[in-house]
This record gives sequence, structure tokens and C-alpha cells, in this order.
Amino acid sequence: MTTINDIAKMANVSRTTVSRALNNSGYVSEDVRKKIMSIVEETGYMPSVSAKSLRTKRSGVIGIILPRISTETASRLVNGINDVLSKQGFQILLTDTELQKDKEIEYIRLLKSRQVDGIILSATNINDELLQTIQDVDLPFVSLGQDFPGVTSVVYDDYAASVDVTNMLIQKGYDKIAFIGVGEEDPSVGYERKQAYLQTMAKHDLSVHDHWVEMGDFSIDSGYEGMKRILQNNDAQPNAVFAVTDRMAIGAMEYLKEQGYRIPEDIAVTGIGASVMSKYVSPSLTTVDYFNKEAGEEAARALVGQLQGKNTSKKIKNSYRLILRDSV
Amino acid sequence: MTTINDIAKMANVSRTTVSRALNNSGYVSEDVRKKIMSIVEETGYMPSVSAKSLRTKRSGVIGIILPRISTETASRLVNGINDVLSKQGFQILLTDTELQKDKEIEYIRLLKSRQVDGIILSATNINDELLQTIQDVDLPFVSLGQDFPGVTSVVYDDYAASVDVTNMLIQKGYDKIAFIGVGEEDPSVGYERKQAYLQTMAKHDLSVHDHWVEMGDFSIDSGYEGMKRILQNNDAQPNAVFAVTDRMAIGAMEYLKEQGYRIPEDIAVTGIGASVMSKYVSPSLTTVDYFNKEAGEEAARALVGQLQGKNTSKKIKNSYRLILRDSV
DNA sequence: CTGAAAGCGCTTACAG
DNA sequence: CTGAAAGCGCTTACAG
Repeated sequence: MTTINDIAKMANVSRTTVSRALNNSGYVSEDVRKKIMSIVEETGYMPSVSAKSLRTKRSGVIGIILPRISTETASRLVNGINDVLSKQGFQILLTDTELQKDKEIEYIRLLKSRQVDGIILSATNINDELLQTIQDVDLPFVSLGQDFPGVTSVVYDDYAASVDVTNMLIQKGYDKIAFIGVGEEDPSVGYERKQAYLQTMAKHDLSVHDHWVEMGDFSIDSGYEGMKRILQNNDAQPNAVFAVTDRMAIGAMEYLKEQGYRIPEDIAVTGIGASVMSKYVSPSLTTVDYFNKEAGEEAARALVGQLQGKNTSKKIKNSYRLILRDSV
Repeated sequence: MTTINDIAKMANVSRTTVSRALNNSGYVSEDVRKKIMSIVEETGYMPSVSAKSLRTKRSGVIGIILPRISTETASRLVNGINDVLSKQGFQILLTDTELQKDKEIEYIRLLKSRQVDGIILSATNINDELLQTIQDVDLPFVSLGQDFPGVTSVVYDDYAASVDVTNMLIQKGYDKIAFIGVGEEDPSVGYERKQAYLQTMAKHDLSVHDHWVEMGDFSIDSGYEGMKRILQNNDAQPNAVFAVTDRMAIGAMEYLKEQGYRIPEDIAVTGIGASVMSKYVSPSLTTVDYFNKEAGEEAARALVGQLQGKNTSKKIKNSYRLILRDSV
């Protein structure tokens, strides 16, 4: 491995000068700079990142913590984040909590020990220990998708979006709307979306039967099972179902199709997420586009801002858009 | 930041001893070890990765180069790789070439300079410069999906799988089979799959009209356009189409449905990839499961093998499975 | 069983 | 405009 010392020797200068030439810091005469650069070119020399990082306390790496690495949402977020960060010369270190919340804390610590320059966390819950850990590591930090008090957060307007979905269903004439959500320890997906649904129904004086409200776990399968449980109760059958994610909506559709229900004539279905799949299932799924890639970009930009010393915690609300398709 | 020196001071020992206790290297008396460990626990001390890496020349990071980070295939591969590598204490550094081939070379160099301990490359083409670069960096290296001469490679049996798909169609009575492939600079997806199709057709004395063979670029849209071009020629219309990826197959289906063709009565469609989507489109898509996650695991295991000094280049052929569904 | 010392490859005051 | 020296936080022969 060629080191800065080798380059210095070959150029007949000190390694101090080589360092300056490489980093455009301080004065280096044009002649010397050219000589150094041509030798660098020739040898294919690349500075050791660990030495540099040890010395400067900056690694050029940003840690990302995701609940699931293998979802479309995650891919889009990473895409957006990467677009912004790579332009700034940062690398990304990806971690996947597999939906286990203790791992969020574990990974924050791990990333800190890896000397990342900053962290973007897409959390599925909020709790004091997590908040404390974020405080403790004292690193440029951005939360994506959840609103953490005192922490720069890029969030979706979950409440407004879900109100819109519910209103849209009501305006289309559906008055018996069931709901498939997720656990409320997830403030954004679990709590906000459910509240929006319940309050919008109440506002329109529409009743919500207990058995109309089911919980899933983000999986297609849990949407299927949720729909099944809702319909197995013969009491009052809904004529629409609002699933809080596309995957659960698609699971619900599967069950409906299996049972011979027509969509949307017998039961309308809506999701959230605007997954590619939502466009190609039959009937195509009415859903909400959260512009995940843009959210990722926002988060990355907010982080870069912090890295450059703007330390005030910000709240950024990303926009969304309803996509009306054939399932309603 | 607490360093090893702080710990040493607090424990009244030298940092040498702390290092030994931390790494279980060399002798440390039980008493001293316990004392050190409790202080480490208390302070939440974590060794500096860059210092360690600078000293040991190992970073504990494995670089992954993918053609596209935001695809299901990529997600599954990363999942498999991560499962194996994280258990061994390795972190992953992900890079995305966005299908530009010069970036493959660029990233190999970049990862090298980042001091990664090894690289897994999922390439979309093979060329001499790339091969040379792999040689040059002289790092534990595994190719995933392409067979690189002299390099440990985990590959799919593209030829056999495509022969099976074509044979299956023929056995079901389809005798006019069109094909939507990708460019042949991609040996696995572009060349092998096409050869398998052509040779199987020839073997059965089935003719292949020129306009039956179209090229796409992996996107849904390119499948749509390919199908369109095939059918706009009125000469001889096919009664089946073999698209070499699910996404292109789904694009083809879109066009067919738009034009009022019935699938599979008028035209049968097949893909490769076993994407989640393939299961939920209508009709559900006949495809091939390549067990990507397992392939990722294999690649990671092969890399770990090299890391442990087994230096012989190996070839690992992953298995596959045909999934028969309603589109045929 | 333990420690002093060297050194990994950089950057950055400081001095000239 | 340039260089000598210190030091970042570790590990590892070497010596005891």
C-alpha cells in the first residue's frame, strides 16, 4: 500500500505538503502541486480513511437505521438519502432493526462507535430510553417518519392524509367503513392514522362497530387475516375498508377476491404508500403517495445542515397526494 | 470521548492490559479482567474503530456493490448477506451503480480506499478492465450473479432455468413464443437466457420470427414497449411471451390487458424473479424463484471463507424453482 | 501475568 | 510557500 510518506518521498517534499495539496488546505506552489498530483495519479494512491478519520474525528459516513431494509418504502428513502449524501461525499452505513425496537437503541450506539458523522433514524416507535440514547450520543441526528420532541424530524402528514382518505370514501357514498391499522406504539402509522379515521367518522355521525377495527403488522398476510376477522362477524358488514398500508390493503383484497366479493361494488379498499404493486393489482388500488424519496432527500439535507453547524432542531412536514384508482 | 487510556487509568493498569482484556488476547488475571470489564460497562466505552482499523488493517466492513439498490432482488440479496455477515460481526457498506458500468470499477476502488475487508459485487456486465480492477485491489472478493473467471462466483443457473421455462411453455402447447430480453453485455440475464430460449426453440423445430425477439432494460415500461413492438407487426402473432424478468413481464401484461388480449387464452406470459408482485397481479404470473436471499447467504459465506484464508476461487451454482401460476 | 515503547497513516498548529 | 513534530486511539512484539 502506498502511503502519504511514499508520495512525499517520490515528490521530494514533506508529507505535510502532500497533505496540503491533497486537501487544498494552505499554500502549495503550483509546480509542487502539479508534481504531487501526477504522482498520486500514477500510483493510484488513496489516503487511508481510518488514519484520516482517527486524526480528524470525521469519518465521512452517515448511519441509517431502518425498520426493514427490504421494503419499497425503505428503498425509496435510501435512494433519496443517498442522492443527497453521495453528492456531499458521504458514504452510507445501513442497519436493519427487523422491527425490533431494542435494536434501534443498540444500533445508535453501534453507529456512534463506528464514528459516523451523523444518523438518520426511521423509527417505528417512540420511548424515553430511545430519546435518551439520541440525547446521549450527541450526534447530528434526523428522525424520519416520526416526530421526536427536540429532534429534527421529517414527517408525513399522517393525520391529514388519513382524514382525506376517509372523507373521500364518505363522499363516494361509503358509509360503513372498516379499518385495518397497526399497533399504537407506532405514533405515526398506528396512532395518527387511526385517530384520523375515527374522528372523521365521528364528525360525519357514522358509527364504527368494534369488529370493524382490526390490527395488522404491516405484512400482506396480516391484511388478509384482518379482513377475514372483520367479515366473519355477521353483525354489520362494512362496504369499504381503509388499510393503513398498501401491503395490508393488498392482503385484504386477496381475501375479498377469494371469497367472491367484488371490489369496489361490494367492498371498496384503500391503502397508503403508493407501492408499485398497488398499480398492478386488480383492481388497481386507491392509495396515498407519500413521496418517500423526497422525504429521504429532505432528511439528508437536514442532516447536512446540522453537519454544517445549524444546530436548531427543525420539523419538516412532507406533502402527500391521493391517488384514486379502481378499488374505490 | 472515553478512550482506552481513560479506562486504563481508572483501572490502574496499562492500556496494554485493557486491550488484552477487551480482545481476549494474551493473559489477564481474572481479577483485573473483571475490574476492567465493569469499568467498561459503567462508562459505556467503545473502542475507536478507526484507531483499531488503522492499527490492525482490518475494518470489519464488507463492501457491497449493487446495480440497483431499490429492487426486490437487491433487498433479498442484502438480507441474505447481512444475516450471515452480521453474525460474524461485520458491517455492510452499500453502493449503488445505478446500472452504470464504469461505476462498478469506481466503487471497487472506493471501497478499497475505505479499507473494507472484502467485496461482494453483483455486476451487470463483464469486461477486461473490471476483471483487472478486481485483480488489482487484491481483496477477498465474491461475484454474485455473474461468473467471473478466476473469481469466486455465486451464480444462478440461468441457462437451465430458461430452458425449463421454454420447455414448459412448449409442453403446454404454445408453439409461437416471443421473447423480451436485455442487452447481451449482461452475460447472465442478457446472453444465457436468450441462448437457452433460442436453442430450446430450435431443438423443437419451432421457428422464431425476428420481430418476436425484443430487448428491454429491466423496467416495467420497457416490457410494455417490447410487447407493443412485437404485436404491432401483424405478420405472425405469438401465442406466448417469455420475458426474462418479472418487471418486464408485468409491463407486457399491462399492454396485453390494455389491448384486450386475454391472458393466457390469447397470449401466455412468463417472467423470472418471483417478485411479490408476480403473485398479486391478475392473472398471477408464472415465474422462476431464484432464491435470492439464499444466494446472498452463499456469497457472504464464501466471502467469510476467503477472509479466513481459504483462497481457492470457487464456483457455486444456486438452485431455482419454477412457479406455475395463472398467466400460462 | 503485566507494562513501556513503537508504530499504523494521517492532519495541524507552529516556526521559519 | 514549506517542514519538523506532535498526536489521534489503538495493538503487538519484546522484555520482565
